[in-house]
Amino acid sequence: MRDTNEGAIEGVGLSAYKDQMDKCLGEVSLTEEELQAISAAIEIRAYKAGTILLEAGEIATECYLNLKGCVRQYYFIDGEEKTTFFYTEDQPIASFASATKKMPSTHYLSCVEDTVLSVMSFEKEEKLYKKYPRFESLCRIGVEEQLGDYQEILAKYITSSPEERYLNLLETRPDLLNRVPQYQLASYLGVKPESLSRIRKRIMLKPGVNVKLAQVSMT
Amino acid sequence: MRDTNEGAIEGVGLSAYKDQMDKCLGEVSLTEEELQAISAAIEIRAYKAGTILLEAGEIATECYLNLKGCVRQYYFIDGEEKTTFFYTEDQPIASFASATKKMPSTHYLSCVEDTVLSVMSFEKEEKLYKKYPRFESLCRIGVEEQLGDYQEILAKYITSSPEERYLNLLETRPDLLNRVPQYQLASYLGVKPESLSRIRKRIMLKPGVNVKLAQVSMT
DNA sequence: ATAAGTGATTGACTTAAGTTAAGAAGAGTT
DNA sequence: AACTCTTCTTAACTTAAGTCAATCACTTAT
Repeated sequence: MRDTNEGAIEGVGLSAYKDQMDKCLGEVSLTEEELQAISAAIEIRAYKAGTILLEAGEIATECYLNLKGCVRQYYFIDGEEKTTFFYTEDQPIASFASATKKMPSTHYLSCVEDTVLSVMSFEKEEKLYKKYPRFESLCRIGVEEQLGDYQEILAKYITSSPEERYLNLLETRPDLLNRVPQYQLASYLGVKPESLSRIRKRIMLKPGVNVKLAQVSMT
Repeated sequence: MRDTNEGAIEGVGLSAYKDQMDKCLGEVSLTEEELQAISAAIEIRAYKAGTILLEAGEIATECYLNLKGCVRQYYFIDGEEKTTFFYTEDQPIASFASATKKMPSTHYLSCVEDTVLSVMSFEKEEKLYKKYPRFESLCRIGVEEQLGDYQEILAKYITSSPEERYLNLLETRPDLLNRVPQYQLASYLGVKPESLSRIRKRIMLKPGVNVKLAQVSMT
Protein backbone atom coordinates (compact mmCIF):
# COMPACT_ATOMS: atom_id res chain seq x y z
CA MET A 1 0.00 0.00 0.00
CA ARG A 2 2.90 2.36 -0.56
CA ASP A 3 3.39 2.49 -4.31
CA THR A 4 3.98 5.64 -6.28
CA ASN A 5 2.19 6.05 -9.58
CA GLU A 6 4.52 8.51 -11.22
CA GLY A 7 2.32 10.07 -13.89
CA ALA A 8 2.89 12.22 -16.94
CA ILE A 9 2.43 15.25 -14.67
CA GLU A 10 5.37 17.63 -14.62
CA GLY A 11 5.79 21.32 -14.08
CA VAL A 12 2.38 21.28 -12.41
CA GLY A 13 4.02 21.21 -9.01
CA LEU A 14 6.15 24.23 -9.53
CA SER A 15 3.37 26.40 -10.86
CA ALA A 16 1.24 25.44 -7.89
CA TYR A 17 4.14 26.34 -5.66
CA LYS A 18 4.45 29.66 -7.44
CA ASP A 19 0.76 30.35 -6.86
CA GLN A 20 1.23 29.43 -3.25
CA MET A 21 4.22 31.75 -3.09
CA ASP A 22 2.41 34.59 -4.79
CA LYS A 23 -0.16 34.38 -2.04
CA CYS A 24 2.60 34.93 0.53
CA LEU A 25 2.52 38.63 -0.22
CA GLY A 26 4.03 40.19 -3.28
CA GLU A 27 6.93 41.31 -1.08
CA VAL A 28 9.12 38.34 -1.74
CA SER A 29 9.58 37.35 -5.38
CA LEU A 30 12.04 34.79 -6.60
CA THR A 31 14.62 34.83 -9.38
CA GLU A 32 14.81 32.32 -12.22
CA GLU A 33 17.70 30.61 -10.47
CA GLU A 34 15.81 30.28 -7.22
CA LEU A 35 12.77 28.88 -9.00
CA GLN A 36 14.98 26.39 -10.80
CA ALA A 37 16.56 25.21 -7.57
CA ILE A 38 13.18 24.83 -5.87
CA SER A 39 11.77 23.05 -8.88
CA ALA A 40 14.68 20.61 -8.76
CA ALA A 41 13.94 19.81 -5.12
CA ILE A 42 10.24 19.16 -5.75
CA GLU A 43 8.89 15.83 -6.81
CA ILE A 44 5.36 15.26 -8.09
CA ARG A 45 3.83 12.01 -7.01
CA ALA A 46 0.49 10.36 -7.70
CA TYR A 47 -0.95 8.08 -5.04
CA LYS A 48 -3.80 5.62 -5.23
CA ALA A 49 -6.70 5.97 -2.83
CA GLY A 50 -5.84 4.23 0.41
CA THR A 51 -2.11 4.83 0.20
CA ILE A 52 -0.53 5.66 3.53
CA LEU A 53 1.86 8.62 3.42
CA LEU A 54 2.91 8.54 7.05
CA GLU A 55 2.41 5.99 9.79
CA ALA A 56 2.25 6.60 13.51
CA GLY A 57 5.70 5.79 14.90
CA GLU A 58 7.58 7.03 11.84
CA ILE A 59 9.41 10.33 11.76
CA ALA A 60 8.01 12.72 9.17
CA THR A 61 10.67 13.51 6.58
CA GLU A 62 8.61 15.13 3.86
CA CYS A 63 6.14 17.91 3.45
CA TYR A 64 3.50 18.08 0.78
CA LEU A 65 1.32 20.41 -1.17
CA ASN A 66 -1.97 18.87 -2.24
CA LEU A 67 -2.39 19.38 -5.99
CA LYS A 68 -5.38 17.07 -6.44
CA GLY A 69 -7.24 14.72 -4.17
CA CYS A 70 -7.77 14.36 -0.45
CA VAL A 71 -5.48 13.32 2.39
CA ARG A 72 -6.83 12.36 5.79
CA GLN A 73 -5.02 12.74 9.09
CA TYR A 74 -6.07 10.30 11.80
CA TYR A 75 -5.08 8.77 15.10
CA PHE A 76 -5.58 5.20 16.21
CA ILE A 77 -7.00 5.32 19.73
CA ASP A 78 -8.63 2.48 21.68
CA GLY A 79 -8.89 0.38 18.54
CA GLU A 80 -10.57 3.16 16.61
CA GLU A 81 -9.49 5.53 13.88
CA LYS A 82 -10.11 9.12 14.93
CA THR A 83 -9.98 11.55 12.05
CA THR A 84 -8.59 15.00 12.86
CA PHE A 85 -8.10 16.68 9.49
CA PHE A 86 -8.78 16.57 5.78
CA TYR A 87 -6.31 18.18 3.40
CA THR A 88 -7.71 19.01 -0.03
CA GLU A 89 -6.54 20.97 -3.08
CA ASP A 90 -3.93 23.69 -2.43
CA GLN A 91 -3.49 22.84 1.24
CA PRO A 92 0.00 22.22 2.58
CA ILE A 93 0.51 19.04 4.59
CA ALA A 94 3.31 18.87 7.13
CA SER A 95 3.51 17.03 10.43
CA PHE A 96 5.62 19.59 12.24
CA ALA A 97 5.42 18.07 15.70
CA SER A 98 7.24 15.04 14.33
CA ALA A 99 9.47 16.81 11.82
CA THR A 100 10.86 19.65 13.94
CA LYS A 101 11.58 17.51 16.98
CA LYS A 102 12.55 14.37 15.04
CA MET A 103 10.04 12.52 17.14
CA PRO A 104 7.86 9.63 15.95
CA SER A 105 4.58 10.83 14.57
CA THR A 106 1.47 10.20 16.65
CA HIS A 107 -0.85 10.25 13.65
CA TYR A 108 -1.31 8.69 10.23
CA LEU A 109 -1.69 10.37 6.87
CA SER A 110 -3.55 8.49 4.18
CA CYS A 111 -5.15 9.24 0.82
CA VAL A 112 -8.93 9.20 0.83
CA GLU A 113 -8.97 9.54 -2.96
CA ASP A 114 -6.47 9.10 -5.75
CA THR A 115 -4.21 12.01 -4.93
CA VAL A 116 -1.45 14.04 -6.57
CA LEU A 117 1.02 15.74 -4.27
CA SER A 118 3.97 18.00 -4.68
CA VAL A 119 6.61 16.60 -2.35
CA MET A 120 9.73 18.10 -0.78
CA SER A 121 11.92 16.54 1.88
CA PHE A 122 12.54 18.65 4.97
CA GLU A 123 16.22 17.98 4.40
CA LYS A 124 16.24 19.55 0.95
CA GLU A 125 14.09 22.36 2.26
CA GLU A 126 16.68 23.17 4.91
CA LYS A 127 19.43 23.22 2.32
CA LEU A 128 17.44 25.56 0.14
CA TYR A 129 16.89 27.87 3.11
CA LYS A 130 20.64 28.17 3.59
CA LYS A 131 21.28 28.96 -0.06
CA TYR A 132 18.26 31.14 -0.71
CA PRO A 133 17.19 33.22 2.29
CA ARG A 134 14.28 34.62 0.32
CA PHE A 135 12.83 31.13 0.02
CA GLU A 136 13.05 30.89 3.78
CA SER A 137 11.27 34.26 4.12
CA LEU A 138 8.53 32.97 1.92
CA CYS A 139 8.12 29.78 3.89
CA ARG A 140 8.27 31.64 7.17
CA ILE A 141 5.34 33.75 6.02
CA GLY A 142 3.51 30.67 4.82
CA VAL A 143 3.98 28.91 8.14
CA GLU A 144 2.80 32.00 10.02
CA GLU A 145 -0.37 32.04 7.94
CA GLN A 146 -0.93 28.37 8.58
CA LEU A 147 -0.45 28.94 12.29
CA GLY A 148 -3.03 31.73 12.14
CA ASP A 149 -5.43 29.36 10.40
CA TYR A 150 -4.88 26.64 13.00
CA GLN A 151 -5.43 29.09 15.86
CA GLU A 152 -8.76 30.05 14.34
CA ILE A 153 -9.76 26.47 13.60
CA LEU A 154 -9.02 25.43 17.18
CA ALA A 155 -10.99 28.37 18.57
CA LYS A 156 -13.92 27.65 16.27
CA TYR A 157 -13.90 24.03 17.37
CA ILE A 158 -13.81 24.88 21.08
CA THR A 159 -16.57 27.43 20.84
CA SER A 160 -19.09 25.40 18.85
CA SER A 161 -21.34 22.38 19.28
CA PRO A 162 -21.24 19.33 17.01
CA GLU A 163 -24.29 20.65 15.16
CA GLU A 164 -22.70 24.05 14.67
CA ARG A 165 -19.51 22.37 13.49
CA TYR A 166 -21.48 20.45 10.90
CA LEU A 167 -23.24 23.60 9.67
CA ASN A 168 -19.87 25.31 9.54
CA LEU A 169 -18.49 22.47 7.44
CA LEU A 170 -21.47 22.82 5.11
CA GLU A 171 -20.51 26.45 4.57
CA THR A 172 -16.74 26.30 4.47
CA ARG A 173 -15.97 22.91 2.92
CA PRO A 174 -19.15 21.57 1.30
CA ASP A 175 -17.06 19.51 -1.13
CA LEU A 176 -15.97 17.22 1.71
CA LEU A 177 -19.50 15.88 2.13
CA ASN A 178 -19.39 14.23 -1.26
CA ARG A 179 -15.78 13.09 -1.07
CA VAL A 180 -15.45 11.53 2.33
CA PRO A 181 -17.39 8.73 4.04
CA GLN A 182 -19.73 10.08 6.65
CA TYR A 183 -18.30 8.10 9.54
CA GLN A 184 -14.96 9.83 8.97
CA LEU A 185 -16.67 13.20 8.92
CA ALA A 186 -18.43 12.30 12.17
CA SER A 187 -15.11 11.57 13.81
CA TYR A 188 -13.75 14.85 12.47
CA LEU A 189 -16.71 16.66 14.06
CA GLY A 190 -16.08 14.90 17.36
CA VAL A 191 -19.15 12.63 17.39
CA LYS A 192 -20.13 9.06 16.56
CA PRO A 193 -21.55 8.24 13.11
CA GLU A 194 -25.01 7.63 14.57
CA SER A 195 -24.99 11.11 16.07
CA LEU A 196 -24.01 12.77 12.80
CA SER A 197 -26.86 10.91 11.17
CA ARG A 198 -29.24 12.38 13.72
CA ILE A 199 -27.74 15.85 13.40
CA ARG A 200 -28.37 15.74 9.66
CA LYS A 201 -31.96 14.65 10.21
CA ARG A 202 -32.51 17.34 12.82
CA ILE A 203 -31.23 20.03 10.45
CA MET A 204 -33.38 18.79 7.58
CA LEU A 205 -36.48 19.02 9.72
CA LYS A 206 -35.69 22.45 11.10
CA PRO A 207 -37.85 25.29 9.67
CA GLY A 208 -35.73 27.78 7.80
CA VAL A 209 -32.22 26.69 8.54
CA ASN A 210 -30.55 26.57 5.14
CA VAL A 211 -32.58 23.83 3.60
CA LYS A 212 -30.69 24.33 0.39
CA LEU A 213 -27.36 23.52 1.96
CA ALA A 214 -28.85 20.63 3.84
CA GLN A 215 -30.09 19.21 0.55
CA VAL A 216 -26.60 19.23 -0.84
CA SER A 217 -25.55 16.95 1.95
CA MET A 218 -28.36 14.55 1.12
CA THR A 219 -27.32 14.02 -2.48
CA MET B 1 -7.87 49.53 31.58
CA ARG B 2 -4.89 49.82 29.30
CA ASP B 3 -2.09 51.22 31.47
CA THR B 4 1.48 49.99 31.46
CA ASN B 5 3.30 49.59 34.74
CA GLU B 6 6.84 49.88 33.49
CA GLY B 7 8.83 48.20 36.26
CA ALA B 8 12.46 47.96 37.31
CA ILE B 9 12.71 44.85 35.17
CA GLU B 10 15.33 45.07 32.45
CA GLY B 11 17.47 42.59 30.62
CA VAL B 12 15.06 39.92 31.78
CA GLY B 13 13.36 39.98 28.41
CA LEU B 14 16.45 39.39 26.40
CA SER B 15 17.69 36.50 28.47
CA ALA B 16 14.27 34.89 28.18
CA TYR B 17 14.46 35.44 24.46
CA LYS B 18 17.89 33.87 24.41
CA ASP B 19 16.57 30.84 26.26
CA GLN B 20 13.76 30.65 23.77
CA MET B 21 16.27 30.92 20.97
CA ASP B 22 18.57 28.30 22.43
CA LYS B 23 15.63 25.95 22.35
CA CYS B 24 15.28 26.55 18.60
CA LEU B 25 18.13 24.15 17.97
CA GLY B 26 21.74 24.97 18.56
CA GLU B 27 22.10 25.36 14.81
CA VAL B 28 21.45 29.05 14.71
CA SER B 29 23.42 31.18 17.16
CA LEU B 30 23.48 34.92 17.16
CA THR B 31 26.33 37.42 17.29
CA GLU B 32 26.66 40.19 19.89
CA GLU B 33 25.49 42.68 17.31
CA GLU B 34 22.40 40.69 16.48
CA LEU B 35 21.55 40.27 20.15
CA GLN B 36 21.98 44.00 20.67
CA ALA B 37 19.66 44.82 17.80
CA ILE B 38 17.02 42.39 19.01
CA SER B 39 17.36 43.66 22.54
CA ALA B 40 16.80 47.19 21.30
CA ALA B 41 13.58 46.15 19.58
CA ILE B 42 12.19 44.42 22.65
CA GLU B 43 10.25 46.20 25.32
CA ILE B 44 9.43 44.74 28.72
CA ARG B 45 6.03 45.69 30.01
CA ALA B 46 4.17 44.92 33.21
CA TYR B 47 0.39 44.77 33.08
CA LYS B 48 -2.14 44.71 35.89
CA ALA B 49 -4.61 41.86 36.09
CA GLY B 50 -7.57 42.63 33.85
CA THR B 51 -5.64 44.67 31.32
CA ILE B 52 -6.73 44.06 27.76
CA LEU B 53 -3.85 43.57 25.31
CA LEU B 54 -5.93 43.17 22.17
CA GLU B 55 -9.58 43.77 21.46
CA ALA B 56 -11.74 42.08 18.86
CA GLY B 57 -11.91 44.43 15.88
CA GLU B 58 -8.35 45.72 16.31
CA ILE B 59 -5.49 44.63 14.11
CA ALA B 60 -2.75 42.87 16.06
CA THR B 61 0.49 44.84 15.79
CA GLU B 62 2.59 43.21 18.50
CA CYS B 63 3.71 39.79 19.55
CA TYR B 64 4.62 38.81 23.07
CA LEU B 65 6.60 36.38 25.13
CA ASN B 66 5.07 35.69 28.53
CA LEU B 67 7.73 36.22 31.18
CA LYS B 68 5.43 36.07 34.18
CA GLY B 69 1.69 35.81 34.62
CA CYS B 70 -1.22 34.57 32.57
CA VAL B 71 -2.92 35.86 29.45
CA ARG B 72 -6.30 34.61 28.35
CA GLN B 73 -7.59 34.48 24.79
CA TYR B 74 -11.35 34.68 24.41
CA TYR B 75 -14.17 35.33 22.00
CA PHE B 76 -17.40 37.17 22.69
CA ILE B 77 -20.20 35.05 21.23
CA ASP B 78 -23.94 35.39 21.89
CA GLY B 79 -23.29 37.68 24.83
CA GLU B 80 -20.84 35.28 26.40
CA GLU B 81 -17.09 35.15 26.77
CA LYS B 82 -15.72 31.91 25.36
CA THR B 83 -12.18 31.19 26.46
CA THR B 84 -10.00 29.43 23.92
CA PHE B 85 -6.48 29.62 25.33
CA PHE B 86 -4.33 30.42 28.34
CA TYR B 87 -0.77 31.64 27.81
CA THR B 88 1.54 31.22 30.81
CA GLU B 89 5.27 31.54 31.49
CA ASP B 90 7.56 31.12 28.45
CA GLN B 91 4.73 30.86 25.96
CA PRO B 92 4.76 33.11 22.90
CA ILE B 93 1.57 35.03 22.18
CA ALA B 94 0.80 36.17 18.65
CA SER B 95 -2.50 36.54 16.85
CA PHE B 96 -1.26 35.56 13.43
CA ALA B 97 -4.63 35.41 11.70
CA SER B 98 -4.97 39.14 12.36
CA ALA B 99 -1.33 40.11 12.01
CA THR B 100 -0.38 38.37 8.77
CA LYS B 101 -3.53 39.37 6.88
CA LYS B 102 -3.89 42.79 8.51
CA MET B 103 -7.42 41.81 9.38
CA PRO B 104 -9.32 42.80 12.52
CA SER B 105 -8.85 40.28 15.28
CA THR B 106 -11.81 38.08 16.13
CA HIS B 107 -10.65 37.49 19.69
CA TYR B 108 -9.55 39.35 22.80
CA LEU B 109 -6.36 38.98 24.80
CA SER B 110 -6.48 39.94 28.45
CA CYS B 111 -4.36 39.43 31.54
CA VAL B 112 -5.82 37.02 34.08
CA GLU B 113 -3.09 37.95 36.58
CA ASP B 114 -0.55 40.74 36.94
CA THR B 115 1.61 39.90 33.97
CA VAL B 116 5.05 40.75 32.60
CA LEU B 117 5.55 40.45 28.88
CA SER B 118 8.38 40.88 26.48
CA VAL B 119 6.92 42.82 23.58
CA MET B 120 8.00 43.28 19.98
CA SER B 121 6.05 44.95 17.19
CA PHE B 122 5.56 42.93 14.02
CA GLU B 123 6.91 45.94 12.17
CA LYS B 124 10.22 45.93 14.00
CA GLU B 125 10.37 42.18 13.68
CA GLU B 126 10.08 42.43 9.90
CA LYS B 127 12.88 44.99 9.80
CA LEU B 128 15.10 42.74 11.89
CA TYR B 129 14.39 39.86 9.51
CA LYS B 130 15.67 41.92 6.60
CA LYS B 131 18.85 42.91 8.40
CA TYR B 132 19.55 39.66 10.19
CA PRO B 133 18.49 36.57 8.21
CA ARG B 134 19.61 34.34 11.05
CA PHE B 135 17.03 35.94 13.30
CA GLU B 136 14.44 35.06 10.69
CA SER B 137 15.71 31.46 10.60
CA LEU B 138 15.32 31.29 14.31
CA CYS B 139 11.81 32.64 14.24
CA ARG B 140 10.86 30.42 11.33
CA ILE B 141 11.90 27.41 13.42
CA GLY B 142 10.02 28.79 16.41
CA VAL B 143 6.85 29.26 14.39
CA GLU B 144 7.14 25.76 12.95
CA GLU B 145 7.36 24.35 16.45
CA GLN B 146 4.36 26.35 17.53
CA LEU B 147 2.43 25.10 14.52
CA GLY B 148 3.36 21.55 15.48
CA ASP B 149 2.09 22.21 19.00
CA TYR B 150 -1.19 23.63 17.72
CA GLN B 151 -1.72 20.68 15.38
CA GLU B 152 -1.33 18.34 18.34
CA ILE B 153 -3.53 20.42 20.61
CA LEU B 154 -6.31 20.51 18.04
CA ALA B 155 -6.08 16.76 17.47
CA LYS B 156 -6.12 16.09 21.21
CA TYR B 157 -9.17 18.29 21.60
CA ILE B 158 -11.06 16.60 18.75
CA THR B 159 -10.29 13.11 19.97
CA SER B 160 -11.22 13.53 23.63
CA SER B 161 -14.28 14.04 25.76
CA PRO B 162 -14.71 16.94 28.21
CA GLU B 163 -13.76 14.64 31.09
CA GLU B 164 -10.64 13.45 29.28
CA ARG B 165 -9.74 17.04 28.48
CA TYR B 166 -10.00 17.91 32.15
CA LEU B 167 -7.81 14.97 33.16
CA ASN B 168 -5.35 15.99 30.47
CA LEU B 169 -5.28 19.53 31.86
CA LEU B 170 -4.62 18.09 35.31
CA GLU B 171 -1.55 16.33 33.91
CA THR B 172 -0.16 18.89 31.52
CA ARG B 173 -1.04 22.24 33.10
CA PRO B 174 -2.02 21.64 36.73
CA ASP B 175 -0.95 25.18 37.62
CA LEU B 176 -3.88 26.61 35.69
CA LEU B 177 -6.36 25.13 38.18
CA ASN B 178 -5.11 27.42 40.91
CA ARG B 179 -4.63 30.48 38.73
CA VAL B 180 -7.77 30.73 36.70
CA PRO B 181 -11.46 30.90 37.70
CA GLN B 182 -13.21 27.64 37.09
CA TYR B 183 -15.88 29.05 34.77
CA GLN B 184 -13.12 30.15 32.41
CA LEU B 185 -11.55 26.71 32.53
CA ALA B 186 -14.96 25.18 31.79
CA SER B 187 -15.28 27.32 28.70
CA TYR B 188 -11.76 26.32 27.66
CA LEU B 189 -12.77 22.66 28.00
CA GLY B 190 -15.86 23.27 25.92
CA VAL B 191 -18.49 22.85 28.65
CA LYS B 192 -20.62 24.96 30.99
CA PRO B 193 -19.38 25.71 34.53
CA GLU B 194 -22.05 23.44 36.03
CA SER B 195 -20.80 20.57 33.91
CA LEU B 196 -17.18 21.06 34.94
CA SER B 197 -18.34 21.03 38.53
CA ARG B 198 -19.99 17.66 37.91
CA ILE B 199 -16.98 16.32 36.05
CA ARG B 200 -14.78 17.15 39.03
CA LYS B 201 -17.20 15.43 41.40
CA ARG B 202 -17.40 12.37 39.16
CA ILE B 203 -13.61 12.06 39.07
CA MET B 204 -13.30 12.44 42.83
CA LEU B 205 -15.74 9.61 43.38
CA LYS B 206 -14.15 7.29 40.84
CA PRO B 207 -12.19 4.36 42.37
CA GLY B 208 -8.53 4.57 41.41
CA VAL B 209 -8.43 7.40 38.94
CA ASN B 210 -5.63 9.60 40.15
CA VAL B 211 -7.10 10.71 43.39
CA LYS B 212 -3.92 12.56 44.17
CA LEU B 213 -4.25 14.80 41.15
CA ALA B 214 -7.92 15.28 41.76
CA GLN B 215 -7.10 16.48 45.26
CA VAL B 216 -4.84 19.17 43.91
CA SER B 217 -7.74 20.57 42.01
CA MET B 218 -9.80 20.73 45.17
CA THR B 219 -7.38 22.92 47.07
C1' DA C 1 -20.28 43.32 61.37
C1' DT C 2 -23.24 43.33 57.77
C1' DA C 3 -24.35 43.52 53.09
C1' DA C 4 -23.34 42.84 48.32
C1' DG C 5 -21.10 40.48 44.77
C1' DT C 6 -18.75 36.77 42.67
C1' DG C 7 -17.80 32.04 41.93
C1' DA C 8 -18.82 27.16 42.83
C1' DT C 9 -21.97 23.55 43.87
C1' DT C 10 -26.31 21.05 43.87
C1' DG C 11 -30.88 19.57 42.32
C1' DA C 12 -34.64 18.79 38.98
C1' DC C 13 -35.55 18.59 34.46
C1' DT C 14 -34.58 18.78 29.20
C1' DT C 15 -31.88 17.80 25.36
C1' DA C 16 -28.26 15.70 22.93
C1' DA C 17 -24.75 12.25 22.43
C1' DG C 18 -23.04 7.31 23.42
C1' DT C 19 -24.25 2.37 23.07
C1' DT C 20 -26.08 -1.68 21.21
C1' DA C 21 -28.45 -3.90 17.86
C1' DA C 22 -31.16 -4.29 13.90
C1' DG C 23 -32.30 -3.16 9.31
C1' DA C 24 -32.03 -0.40 4.81
C1' DA C 25 -29.39 1.42 0.86
C1' DG C 26 -25.75 1.11 -2.37
C1' DA C 27 -21.63 -0.49 -4.79
C1' DG C 28 -19.22 -4.09 -6.54
C1' DT C 29 -18.59 -9.20 -7.55
C1' DT C 30 -19.40 -13.48 -9.24
C1' DA D 1 -30.02 -11.65 -10.26
C1' DA D 2 -28.27 -13.07 -5.90
C1' DC D 3 -24.60 -12.23 -2.71
C1' DT D 4 -21.31 -9.72 -0.07
C1' DC D 5 -19.42 -5.77 2.01
C1' DT D 6 -19.60 -1.37 3.55
C1' DT D 7 -21.99 2.69 4.86
C1' DC D 8 -25.85 4.91 6.62
C1' DT D 9 -30.08 5.08 9.18
C1' DT D 10 -33.34 3.96 12.84
C1' DA D 11 -34.88 2.48 17.34
C1' DA D 12 -34.61 1.75 22.38
C1' DC D 13 -32.07 2.68 26.13
C1' DT D 14 -28.11 4.81 29.00
C1' DT D 15 -25.20 8.49 30.12
C1' DA D 16 -23.57 13.05 30.01
C1' DA D 17 -24.18 17.91 29.09
C1' DG D 18 -27.40 22.08 28.88
C1' DT D 19 -30.77 24.89 31.43
C1' DC D 20 -32.84 27.12 35.26
C1' DA D 21 -32.97 28.09 39.87
C1' DA D 22 -31.53 27.83 44.62
C1' DT D 23 -27.94 27.56 47.92
C1' DC D 24 -23.29 27.79 49.78
C1' DA D 25 -18.57 29.73 50.31
C1' DC D 26 -15.64 33.59 50.05
C1' DT D 27 -14.11 38.00 49.25
C1' DT D 28 -14.75 42.92 49.23
C1' DA D 29 -16.98 47.13 50.31
C1' DT D 30 -19.46 50.09 53.23
